Amino acid sequence: MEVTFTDRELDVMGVLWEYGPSTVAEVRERLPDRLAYTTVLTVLRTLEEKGRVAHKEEGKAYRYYPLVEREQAGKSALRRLLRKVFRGSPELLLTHLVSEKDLTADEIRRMRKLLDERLKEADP
Amino acid sequence: MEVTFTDRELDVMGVLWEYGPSTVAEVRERLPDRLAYTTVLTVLRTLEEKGRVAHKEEGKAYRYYPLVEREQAGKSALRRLLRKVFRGSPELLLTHLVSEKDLTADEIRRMRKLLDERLKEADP
DNA sequence: GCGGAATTACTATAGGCATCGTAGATCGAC
DNA sequence: GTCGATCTACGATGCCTATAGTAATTCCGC
Repeated sequence: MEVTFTDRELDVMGVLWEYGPSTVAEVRERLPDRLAYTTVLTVLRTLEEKGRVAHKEEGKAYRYYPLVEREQAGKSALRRLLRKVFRGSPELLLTHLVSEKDLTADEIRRMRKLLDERLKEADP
Repeated sequence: MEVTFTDRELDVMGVLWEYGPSTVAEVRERLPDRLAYTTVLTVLRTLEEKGRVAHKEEGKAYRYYPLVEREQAGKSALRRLLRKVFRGSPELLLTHLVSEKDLTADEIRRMRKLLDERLKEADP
């Protein structure tokens, strides 16, 4: 099952992933844009309707927590990007990734190491 | 300038990138879904309005060609994904990319080579 | 020149997204 | 118990997306 989000939903999920279960007010504070309180609430409610988050009561307020992990969202988004833009070629994608500005040599080295490890696993 | 596309627009752009300049009928044939002729036309017209494609007359029909290269779209989408889902960490993204099931050892080797070359460039 | 097939132009509709206001419920302080 | 602040519920709006129908135009074959 593909797990996708709209732009604003992704902002909200980002807060939950980063800071953990949060109330509406907390999410609102941590969002990049200054939205009305009810706007944030509405987004959370539609996310709940879609089964992406749930809430527990806490005093008179709700505390929302994610039902979808960042990993799942990441995999879904990546798959979609790979299929729709990069013709299903992970190499092509990587090419663009490393051509992005300021990747430090260190980062690249760590990424290479990551591939090495993966090779050893698959190819004993 | 960020270059983004809706789902259906991306399908259409994919055809133009893959097969080159095409008429409406050609795009329609090559799309994954069976859409009405006028639906495809509408998508192309809105893409043109947004400055993503242009057309030349050819007989009584129009031949549409992309004004945006796959590379630009790829970079934009990748940037967005990186920022919104992977906390700006290319390593985290790569981790997910390689954890996708169907990567062959060969592909991984080629990807590693790619990083090697990049390292040599940056770090003589 | 005319009829039919293909094409474009225009319009429309249903649904989703982003945003927010108002009304009503609830809790804590006094 | 009442008041004010905070919270949720509900509804509404404007815009965008996806899809397609109908009308008007154009070209080609006869």
